Amino acid sequence: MSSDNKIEASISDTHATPAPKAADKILGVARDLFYREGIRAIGVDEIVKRAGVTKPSLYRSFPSKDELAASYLRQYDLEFWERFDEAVDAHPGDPRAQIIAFLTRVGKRAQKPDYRGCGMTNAAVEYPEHGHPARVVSENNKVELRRRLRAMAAAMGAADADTLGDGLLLLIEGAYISGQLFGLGGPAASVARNADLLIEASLKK
Amino acid sequence: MSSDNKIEASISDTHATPAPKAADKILGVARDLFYREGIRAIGVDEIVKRAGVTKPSLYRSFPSKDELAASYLRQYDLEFWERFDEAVDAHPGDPRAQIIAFLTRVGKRAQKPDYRGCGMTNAAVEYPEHGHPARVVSENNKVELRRRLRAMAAAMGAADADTLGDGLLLLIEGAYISGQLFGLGGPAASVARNADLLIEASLKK
DNA sequence: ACAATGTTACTGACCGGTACGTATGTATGG
DNA sequence: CCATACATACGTACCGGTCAGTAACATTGT
Repeated sequence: MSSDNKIEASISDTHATPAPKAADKILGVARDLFYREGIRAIGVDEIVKRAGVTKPSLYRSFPSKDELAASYLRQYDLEFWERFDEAVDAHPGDPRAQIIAFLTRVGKRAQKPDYRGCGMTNAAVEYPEHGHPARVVSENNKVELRRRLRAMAAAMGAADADTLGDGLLLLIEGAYISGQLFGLGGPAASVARNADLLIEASLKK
Repeated sequence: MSSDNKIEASISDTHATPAPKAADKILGVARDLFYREGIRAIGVDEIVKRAGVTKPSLYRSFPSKDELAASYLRQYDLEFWERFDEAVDAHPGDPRAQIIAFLTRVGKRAQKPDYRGCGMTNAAVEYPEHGHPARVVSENNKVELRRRLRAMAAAMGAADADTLGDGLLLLIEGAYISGQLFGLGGPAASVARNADLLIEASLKK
C-alpha cells in the first residue's frame, strides 16, 4: 500500500531502487581507478575488491573489461559536456567569452596535484588499436569537440575559422597533457591567456 | 692492438663490433613495439621473441622491464633533440624560423597514418606514478623542452616570453595527441600556422 | 680461458573470464 | 495461511593463459 513500493528507497543507505546497485558501485570504483591509474594498470580483481562485490557481478553487468572501460568513458563524456556547456551557458551569444571561461577552468583543474589529464585522451593513448571500444568513445568525443570549437571560431568571425578552432583544440589537449606532467605552475596555467592571444590574432585579418 | 679501448661503450647501432649485439637487438625491437603499441601492452616475451633472443639475454643487459622502457626513452630523447636541433641549426639566429621549421615537421609527421604521438608523452600517460623510471626520463625531457621554448620566446623579444614559450609547448603537445587521434587532415596540420599566429600576437605589444 | 649468448624449465602472482551453487524476495496455488 | 515456484542477485571456486623474472646448464666464438 503506502509503504510497499519504495520503502527501502527512502533509506539512503545501501538499499536503493529496484535497479541493480552492484553495477553502479562497480562503475563508480572503475571510474575512479581507471582515471587515476590508467585502464591497463587496473585489473578487474582490484575493481571488484574495492567495490565490495565479486567478479561474476561485474560480468553480469558488463560484457567485458573493455566494455566497462567504454562505459566509464561514456559517463566521462557526459560530465565533460556538462562542464563545457556550463561555460557556454554562462556567456550566451559570446563564443569568445565561452571559450575563455572554459579554458580558465581547464587551466585551473589541470594544475591540481592529483590531476591526471583527460580520461578520453589517456584512453586513446592506452589503446592505439583502431576499433577498441574505449577508443571509439574517445574518438567520438574528440571529433565532436573539434566540430564545436570550429563552429565557435566561425561564430567569432575568425578569418580562418577551421584553423582557429583546431588551434584551440591543440591548446586544450596540450593543457590536458602538460597538466599531468608539470602540475602547479606548469604551461597549463597559461592556456586561457594563450587562447585569448590566438583568438585576437585570428580575428584581426 | 686493435685500438679498441672503449669504443663499443657507446650506444651504437648495427655496427660490426664484437661487443654485445643482443642488447642492441632487444632495444631496437623494444623501441619499435613500445612506441607503436605502448609499453604496458607489450610483454617481455614478445620482445625477446621478435628480437630472436631469449629472456635471460634481456635480463643480462637490462635490470628490469621498467629500466628497458627507460632506456628506450633515453634513446628517444637523443633522437628528439637531434630533430629539434636540426630545425634550430637550419635557421641560425632566427628563433621564430626555428620554431616554425620544427613545427612544420611535427605537423607533417603527426599526420602519418601510423603516427603514435610522442613516446615521452605516451609513457607519462601510461605511468602516472611518480618516480617510475620511464616517467622520470619523460619528465626531464619535457622540462628541458619547456626551458628551451621559453628561452627562444625571449630571444624573439616576446612581451611575455614565458607565456609564449608555454603556449608553444601546449601547441606541440596538442599536435602530438591530436595527430594520433585524427590522423591525416587533423588539427595537427595547422600547428605551425597557429604557432605563427600566436607568435605574431605575442610580439606586437 | 673466457665472455657472451642460448636452452630449458620453472616460479608465484596476476590476467580476464566462467561454471555452478546459494540466498532472498515475491507471486502464485491450494 | 502456507507451500511451492520462479526470477533476481550474489558468492565460491576455478579455468587456461600470461605476466615479469630467475636458476642451472649448454654452446659458441675468439
